[in-house]
Amino acid sequence: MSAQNAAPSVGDGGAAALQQLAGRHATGYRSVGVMVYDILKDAILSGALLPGQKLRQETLAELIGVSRLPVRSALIQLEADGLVEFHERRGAVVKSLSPAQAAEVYDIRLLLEVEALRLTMAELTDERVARLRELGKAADRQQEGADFVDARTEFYSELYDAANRPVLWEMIEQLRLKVGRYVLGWRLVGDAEHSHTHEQLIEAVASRDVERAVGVLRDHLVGVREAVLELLEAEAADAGGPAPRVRSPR
Amino acid sequence: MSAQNAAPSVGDGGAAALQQLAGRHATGYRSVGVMVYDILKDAILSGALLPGQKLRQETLAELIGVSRLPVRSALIQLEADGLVEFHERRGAVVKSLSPAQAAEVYDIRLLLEVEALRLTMAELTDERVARLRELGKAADRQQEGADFVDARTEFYSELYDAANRPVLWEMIEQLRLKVGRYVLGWRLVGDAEHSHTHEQLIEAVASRDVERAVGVLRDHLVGVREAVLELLEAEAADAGGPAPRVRSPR
DNA sequence: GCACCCCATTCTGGATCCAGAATTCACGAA
DNA sequence: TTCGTGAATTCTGGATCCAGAATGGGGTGC
Repeated sequence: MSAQNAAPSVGDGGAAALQQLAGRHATGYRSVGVMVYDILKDAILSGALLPGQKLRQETLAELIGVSRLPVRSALIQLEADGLVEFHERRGAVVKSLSPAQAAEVYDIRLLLEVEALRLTMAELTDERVARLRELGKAADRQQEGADFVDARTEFYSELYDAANRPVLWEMIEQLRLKVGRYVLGWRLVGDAEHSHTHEQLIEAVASRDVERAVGVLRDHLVGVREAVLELLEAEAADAGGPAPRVRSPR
Repeated sequence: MSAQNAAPSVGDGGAAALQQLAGRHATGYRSVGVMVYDILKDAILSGALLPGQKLRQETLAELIGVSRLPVRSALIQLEADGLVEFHERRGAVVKSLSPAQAAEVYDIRLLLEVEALRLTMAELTDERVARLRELGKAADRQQEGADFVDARTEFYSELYDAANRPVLWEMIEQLRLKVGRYVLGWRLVGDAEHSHTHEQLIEAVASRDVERAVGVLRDHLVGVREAVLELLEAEAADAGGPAPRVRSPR
């Protein structure tokens, strides 16, 4: 909690929140580069760094307390993840997702996750179901920032891991990352009706009812898709408002 | 170009071929980093750098004629592309694909490309078909190294571009990249029977016959999948031979 | 003779320094 | 008053330098 935490506005660029994240990640890292990567990823997913935000290497380096080099490494990785965007000789900004792109992400996820779920359910064991119940409950407890995304990632990782399709999971994970920041926004404004999705999904899975499980997953994804699109279009509507556009900051 | 082009064996690490590639990419680049990225990508796709090959930054930097820093940037990007693999504090190696992973890639491509093709054919114009004929012919002319992959990438880019699904295309492109190096190997050993795939696909597309086009695409992907798997399993069989393995840690 | 341990070498990862390009601010002219 | 031009500042991208870890070789002990 730094002193100038009073106004986590656009102007401060999420500096205070970023320093907090830096503190939480400070310990036990093999290399500084991956630490910075994790910090920045969390910052974007948690909303501390908003889409369109300019990411000046010098500033980030100072806030985290490292040199510019690992920051550059992390930014390059994040670019590959689709979370930031490089403008040649003009620096990096947090990538924003258009409604159309978000829609695409969910369409593709539908294809891939249904496939993964079917494959998973052919290889499911009782122990895995038990672990899923645990992770599902743990995920429902996590409500803040990047932990929310991480917990759910763990859940789905365990679920789809039964399919033993690492490449498929990698693709799904990439797609989930792209919309991670917006799902968080959806959770904040959304009602709790979707919170039972995990339970429904787990029960369908546990009872080995493939079609029902696929149905729950499909409904869930379609529902989130709608909510995220609504959020994105609302955000696009009041451009110039609290949502910082790609326009000139400074 | 270089004098010691005599023995492009595994021992030389593709140094001569890499220097050639460096020469071809030398001109007109905005930044050194992306140049190095292109060079290394081409080197891996063309087979100048073989899976399992150690990628020492100093050596690569000297061969290309730049400092180690842009090499590092390029390697990080290539890691995100799934073409190289970092071993913490032990450097990078060209990533090798297991038969199972290759099979996965083709399974996912089948899902995504069929979807992309369907979407494309709903939005197809005559001009695009004409351009596809051109690109198809151009692709069939390219037979060497990374150009082979690039030309086909251009073709499929034009094809799926009609669908106007950038994220979907990005995913497909990623998957194609992962198997690019092996497809090349398949082409080298494979017969020419598949060379008519482009024509068949274009004709089906031109006649607006969705199901036939999907059928051609599906057959093509399944066929290539089989061939690549055969190649990979043969390669895995003579491990310890010319193909350097990933070596046990420690 | 073989195996284990220690030391030297090498290479990665990080920090600091430098050059080129872009943005911004200021000044002047229309 | 406003627009255009030019210079200064700032920031990215690249090069060089340094520290720490891993590997390989050599020596020694069993």
